[in-house]
Amino acid sequence: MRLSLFMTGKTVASRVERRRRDAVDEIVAAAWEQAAEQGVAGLSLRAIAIDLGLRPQSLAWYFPSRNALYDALYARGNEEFLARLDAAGPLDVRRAAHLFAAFCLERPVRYQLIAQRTVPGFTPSPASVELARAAFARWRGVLAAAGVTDRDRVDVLTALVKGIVDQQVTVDPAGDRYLRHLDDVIDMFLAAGQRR
Amino acid sequence: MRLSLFMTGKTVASRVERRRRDAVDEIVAAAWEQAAEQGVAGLSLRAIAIDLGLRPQSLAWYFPSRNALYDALYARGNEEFLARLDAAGPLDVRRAAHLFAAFCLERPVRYQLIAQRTVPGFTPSPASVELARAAFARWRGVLAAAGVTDRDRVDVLTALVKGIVDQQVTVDPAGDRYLRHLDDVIDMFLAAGQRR
DNA sequence: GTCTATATTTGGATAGAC
DNA sequence: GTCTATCCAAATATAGAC
Repeated sequence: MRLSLFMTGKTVASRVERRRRDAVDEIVAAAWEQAAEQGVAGLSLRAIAIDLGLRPQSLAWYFPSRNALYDALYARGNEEFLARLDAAGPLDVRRAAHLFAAFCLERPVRYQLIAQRTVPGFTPSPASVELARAAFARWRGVLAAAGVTDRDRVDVLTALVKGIVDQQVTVDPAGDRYLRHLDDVIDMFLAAGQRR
Repeated sequence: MRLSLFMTGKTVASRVERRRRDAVDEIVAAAWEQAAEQGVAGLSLRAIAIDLGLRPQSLAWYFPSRNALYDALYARGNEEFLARLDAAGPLDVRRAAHLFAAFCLERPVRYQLIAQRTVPGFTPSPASVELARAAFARWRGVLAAAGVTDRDRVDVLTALVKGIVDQQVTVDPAGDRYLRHLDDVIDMFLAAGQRR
């Protein structure tokens, strides 16, 4: 019996792991939902717990503090964006920028958390920062393929794209008032680079 | 005596008004200070009151709710920006953009409140919205003088400037990593417009 | 205008039973 | 893992004295 217990150990462990992962998924989903209603900075562990039919103290077993939850949201946001970049196949600057824009507009609060960094006491953990770094490295790779390698030029193009996205999210989250000029802006920037 | 009372009525009233205005000024200053430490969304009337040596209930005489205070901050932020535009004399696009950038960088939380609209339940009052509208009209006037009158072109140039400012505030609030490209971006945009 | 006093609500933390 | 049961601190609101 010892042996059988040992053999099934791994399966049991991963089953536990899976359950836990599912629970965390549920919590994260509820958190995004609540953030959409009350703003990123207004997240309440208590409210999320009640939303899920849990006692607040039970939710603390998964996330002992608000910042722990923020870190999970931050990490998963970056993971998700990376996954989409990877799933999208070969990317040029335009497509990558539109992918970023769609990603941000889909969940404005996620944009605020990840790109705006507007949450008071929150600083992402090193592991989460690493994910953000990886996503940005991916973006830099796309730019490099278009001949934009200089750090200054990367900064400018990044800022221009972010400006369009930011205005779109802030001023007209349901429309395309700014987004429809995204390609023009990118083309203008790339053309200006070639004229030198 | 009736007459004298009537005659001094206005003076008395304005003295009261002045006192009140001074008190509100103090509160607003303390609010900006606290917002800088704890984030815009984290403002606490209670903490501000204690900061000023008041009981929270006394501060409520001036601002009965957080949103009332936010509205004052929002309104005064826009007033201040308008005042600077007016004080700056004749403005071209570059100077107006730099003035905006300096204004935002000087107080990142003010930028978040006014331009980022990141505070959960807050919607500015009609009077405050009018101030924001006036400031933007002033900016549009500067753009018009440079030949940028088309709504689409105004939107794009506004988004580009905001993109530079946003990245500067978010990523490098103490430096000039993005800001130093502001003129180049404006020139690029204006030059691209002329080539059509 | 500013205070005391009190009530309510909310968010988060801890101890320990099952 | 989730619960009951407390506890504490913070935020807001109201009534009424001076």
